[in-house]
Parts: sequence; C-alpha cells; structure tokens
Amino acid sequence: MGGTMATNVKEEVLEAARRAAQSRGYAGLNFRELASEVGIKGASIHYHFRTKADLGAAVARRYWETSDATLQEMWERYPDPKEWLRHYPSTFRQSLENGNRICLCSFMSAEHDDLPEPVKAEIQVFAEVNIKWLTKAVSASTGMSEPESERRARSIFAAVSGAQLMARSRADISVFDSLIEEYCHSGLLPG
Amino acid sequence: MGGTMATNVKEEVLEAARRAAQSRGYAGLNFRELASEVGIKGASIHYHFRTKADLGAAVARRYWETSDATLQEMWERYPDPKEWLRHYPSTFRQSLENGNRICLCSFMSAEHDDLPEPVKAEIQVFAEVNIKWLTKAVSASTGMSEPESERRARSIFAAVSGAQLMARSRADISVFDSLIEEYCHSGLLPG
DNA sequence: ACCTGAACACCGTTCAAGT
DNA sequence: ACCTGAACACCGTTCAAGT
Repeated sequence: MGGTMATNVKEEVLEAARRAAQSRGYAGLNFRELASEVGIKGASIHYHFRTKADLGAAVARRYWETSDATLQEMWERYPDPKEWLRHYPSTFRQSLENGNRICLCSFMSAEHDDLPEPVKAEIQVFAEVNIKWLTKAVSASTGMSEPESERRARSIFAAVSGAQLMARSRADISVFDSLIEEYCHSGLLPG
Repeated sequence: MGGTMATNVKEEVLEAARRAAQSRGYAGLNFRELASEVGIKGASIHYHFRTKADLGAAVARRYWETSDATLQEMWERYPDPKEWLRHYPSTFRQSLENGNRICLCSFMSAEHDDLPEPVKAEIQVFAEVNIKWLTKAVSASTGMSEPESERRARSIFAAVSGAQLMARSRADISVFDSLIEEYCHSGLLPG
C-alpha cells in the first residue's frame, strides 16, 4: 500500500508528453491526445499542469534531471575516463533506438522562437549539464586545459546532436554510428 | 511588358514560406499569415499550391536548388580547394545572421515524423547535394580516397548543422563561430 | 486565371458541475 | 482530490462560388 505502487496520473502525463515531444516537438504536444493515452480527458490535464507552458517546462526539467543522473552513473561505472567519452554518444543513440526519437533539447532548439521562456530556460540547463559533464570527461582523458576542454566539450555536444538529427532524417540508426565513427577518426572524439 | 518585371504572387508566397519555415518549421507554416504578408487571403494560397504539403515540397525544392547554385558559385570563385571547405560554414552562418534562422533541412529533419512524403524527399535532396559538394571539396583538398572523403563530408555536414542548431538555441552567433573554430582545431575541418 | 466567404475540424483554456 | 462536458476564441484547411 506504499504510495510508490499507486499509478500516478501526473507521472503518466509527464512521461507521455516527453515521448511525444521527442517525436513531434513542443508544438506537436496536444492535451487531448496525451489525455487519451492516459485514460482521462483533455481538460483534466489542466488540473495537474496549469498551462501548456507549465507542462513543457516540467517535461524539460525532468528531462535534464534524468540525463544528469544517467551521466553521473557513467561516472561511476567506468574507471577509465576515456571510456566516458566513448560511451557518451550511446545516450543519444538510445533515443533513436526508441522510435527514432531525438533529444528534446535538439527539437526545442529548432523551435526556439515559438517557445515560452520557462521552457527555453530548462532546455538551456540540459545543454549546460551535458557540456559540464563532457568538459570533465575531456579534461580527464586528454589533459587539456580547462578552457580548451570546455570548447571541445561544446563541439562534441553540437556534433553528436547533429549526427542524431541526420540519422533521424533518414530513419536509419546506422547513419548515426557511421558519423560517430568518423568523429573519432577525425580527432573530434578520442580514437 | 516583360514577364520578369511583374510581381509574382506565387513567388512571393514561396519566399515568405521559406522564411517562415526556417524560423518555425513546417508545422509553423500557416496560410492566413503567409497570405497577409503577400496581400491576399489565406484561402487564395490554395490556388497556387493545392495543399500545405505541395507548398512545403515546393519550398524545399527551391531551397536545395538555391543551395546547389550557391555552392557551384563557390566552386568557381575560389581557386584553392582548401578555401572551399573554409567557406562552407558561412552558408549556414548566413541563416543565423538573417533573423536567427536555421537550415530548412535541419528543422524538417527534426519534424521528420510529421512530414508528408514529398517534403521529406526534397529535404533529402538538399542533404545529398551538400554532401556531394563536400565530398569533392574534401577529396580535392586532402587527397583522401573517395569513400573516405564521403564519410568525412557527411560528418562535416552533420557537425555544422549541429553547431547552427546550438547557436540558435542561444540566439548567439558567436556560439556558431566558436564551434566551427573548434571543429578546425580538432581536425574535423581543415586547419 | 485568380481570389474569397463560409464552413469544418481542431486547438488550448476556462469553469461550473460532478464524484 | 480529481475529473468531466460544454463553451469560448482561435487556428489551419478546404471548397463551392464569385469576378
């Protein structure tokens, strides 16, 4: 009878919204469709999330929190810093595996001009969390200076995002793998 | 008098739609708004473009045709193949300069799942045209083998797209410049 | 040939009402 | 506490009808 066992409608909406937003963006989110997935009516979502902007911001916040946790786990799982960078692209690969979805941050970066401020803010945090993690990983595995590591971290983040986007446009995950391989080959990513 | 002097409503719609799509995507295109920019009513656009899908496909086709012409000009303007690659990112930079817009292909790649087939097809051609051009530029300036050059060309296209997307999310063109610089520094782009 | 009014289906949102 | 039907103002899209 613990609270954790109960189905939580709010959580289900949040999860359905995340999946939808990774497929069709913030503009593609709609209350009536999300509601029907969860088994309630469109109007009922407003009980849990006051506005669409609130839902979008909640989804984006949860998204970077999850990413943060996943990256921290990689911290602990692999002893060698070089492993960190080698495994980083797999977090983006998983979105593609999961219904050819892309990173929420990438989709919402494209939608930038039509996004409510609070949503933009949470999306920014996702990028910052990833870049901070990458900076440490680059620094630890190459011995680059801190500003150099950050510049490299940013370029890795942008390049991996671009690879994911291109793979989605072909609906072909092997495109992603080839691009990452070439990033390694060219020197952007380590060996 | 000459047909080239007459204002051409269809052309104006096409141009307004391109600008809108680079800001807000295919989903963000709307007939009433485009029409009011051109001075007609929303419904009138359907005389020139049967459906939104037809308009989208026409915009995307025109987009790769223009890109193709621009790239061919670079062919002729610069004698040294190394200049070709150095100038390639500037075509993406211009979209950012022009109202923080992004490449139509990038936005529509994100929107992949909600795109009519003919639009997807034209967008694919844009990527192919760019990759073919880049392949020649890489091959001519590095002496890499043909398959190696194409792999590198694809990774440059993906990475530059990602850099543009990230710069848009910050609404800061200097982010783009820093990323390109770091691509050069890392070896993805030449020196 | 070129354009429009009016209708349609759908959206986010609100709110009084239900349990 | 949690959900709903109905209504509202608005949107993109369509099509028969205008000139």
